[in-house]
Amino acid sequence: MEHLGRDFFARDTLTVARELLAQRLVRVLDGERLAGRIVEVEAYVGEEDRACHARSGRTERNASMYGPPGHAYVYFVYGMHHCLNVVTEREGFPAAVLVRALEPLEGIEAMRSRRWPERGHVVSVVEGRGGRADVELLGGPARLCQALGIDRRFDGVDLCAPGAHLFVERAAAVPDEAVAAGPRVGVRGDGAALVAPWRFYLRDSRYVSRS
DNA sequence: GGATCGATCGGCT
DNA sequence: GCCGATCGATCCG
Repeated sequence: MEHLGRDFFARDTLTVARELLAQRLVRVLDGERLAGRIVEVEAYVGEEDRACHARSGRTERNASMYGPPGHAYVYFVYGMHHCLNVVTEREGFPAAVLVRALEPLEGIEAMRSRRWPERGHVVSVVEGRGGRADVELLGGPARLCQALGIDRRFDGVDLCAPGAHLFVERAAAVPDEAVAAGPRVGVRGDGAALVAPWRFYLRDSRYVSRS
């Protein structure tokens, strides 16, 4: 399978976000492939975007967003969660796409045991039986990072490098009718960028983090 | 199903 | 000090 290369990411962030939908995010962990289909993303674009981490300029934390496209920007929030972004546009311009949800495809048992070390092996969608539903496995930016073993060590890592342990594989594109857009999750305020429909998701996927 | 709240800590106003 | 691109538990209806 073809890995998405630098040219894919070195474009307008909204375009990259839209086109990342349906592509396959792959993490190689302990020699095993963990993978999911990207079903939900959000674009964060430049210092003028008041929801973007670069809104107050460059800092040590957001430095990766100012770096070259095709690299990861991984940050730590709420004292316990990590979130994964893919850096876009040209070096020097801070922009990225947040990966918000995946449909589980490969390495599901390994991902389950990372998310639920106690009873992760119990596969059940029935409430009260100790099992967890697959929609909870990768449905959320922090959830998918936990399942894939992604933390700050991946901040700044090149997803386009040969032998990368985290990358995106090309899959068949989806038609525009399959894509929905709306305001970004957790973004509040009345600025133009704050209400912009920069969240993209597959309309019919049951794996998006919120319907 | 929806609202609310606690956890937990790094970053920056 | 304050708050966050979140999650999961709990309470209510």
